Amino acid sequence: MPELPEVEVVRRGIDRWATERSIAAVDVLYPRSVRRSPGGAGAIRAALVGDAFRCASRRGKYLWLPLSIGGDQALVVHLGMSGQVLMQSVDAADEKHLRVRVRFDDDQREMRFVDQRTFGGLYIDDVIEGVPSTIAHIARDPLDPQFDRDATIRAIRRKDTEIKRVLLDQSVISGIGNIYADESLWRSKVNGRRSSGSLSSSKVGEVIDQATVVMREALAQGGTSFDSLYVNVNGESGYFERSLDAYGREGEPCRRCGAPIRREAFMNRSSFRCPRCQRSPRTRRSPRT
DNA sequence: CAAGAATCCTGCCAGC
DNA sequence: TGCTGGCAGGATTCTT
Repeated sequence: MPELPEVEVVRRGIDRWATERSIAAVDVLYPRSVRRSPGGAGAIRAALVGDAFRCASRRGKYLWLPLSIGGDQALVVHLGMSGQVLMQSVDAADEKHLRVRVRFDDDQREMRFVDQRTFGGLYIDDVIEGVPSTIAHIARDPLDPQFDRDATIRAIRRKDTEIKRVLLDQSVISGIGNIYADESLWRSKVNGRRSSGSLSSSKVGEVIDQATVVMREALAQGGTSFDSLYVNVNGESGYFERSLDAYGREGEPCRRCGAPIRREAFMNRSSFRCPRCQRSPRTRRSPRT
């Protein structure tokens, strides 16, 4: 489940291993994986072959690879739920869920997009003012140097809904998914069902800061494994088993107070929280009369 | 216009 | 043993 840290590890891998190399061929093995690309597989091939990726950029969970010659276009990569980018030897057997292959003229390692659940995909997009047009609505993420913390606090508090929903709203703050949302709420001792407008500015700031810290920590660990395992540019940060305090810990003791972590249904998925450190809101927002 | 629900997708696993 | 239903969830699309 790639969120910002995992996607950033992938970005670094692509930036290091797949840029400034002339593209020889593009094989789309599964059309659904390029469904967002205008013109489909043929258009992707036409845009990429003979060109090269200049670098790898990221905003939130989106990656894009600007082209060297077709300078106002980029290949956008979204990993979805299960997407991976692998740098593999051209001789390596196809992965079971290999969707797209990019070969280079130098015949060195090829770039492969592997995706079991096919929520992710690749597509060509126009870059406008430095950002692909389809991700212009995605807010800056907390690791972006131009991230505006105060403006984000205001945007969060303006929303009339539960704080966890807002954390997952990529148009307000990007990069956070279900796992890091639960982790930052646990760290800041906020129940995700609290209404965002009812939280003080400083409390919202604390949630943002904890989200930033937890994602930085995950990235630090993922980045380490990336250096030695560059072949596996796969978004596995190795962070999960060791360091999560809330997510996936149903019934296990809270590391702060010992109360058993509780799991609840939320937005068609699961939320994990400490029932003592993250008390339920006293008053539920009353429905409009 | 905004909030929230429905939707897509496949492997895995618990339960029968 | 083999089937079935539930579960995992990011982001778009649809509905209210």
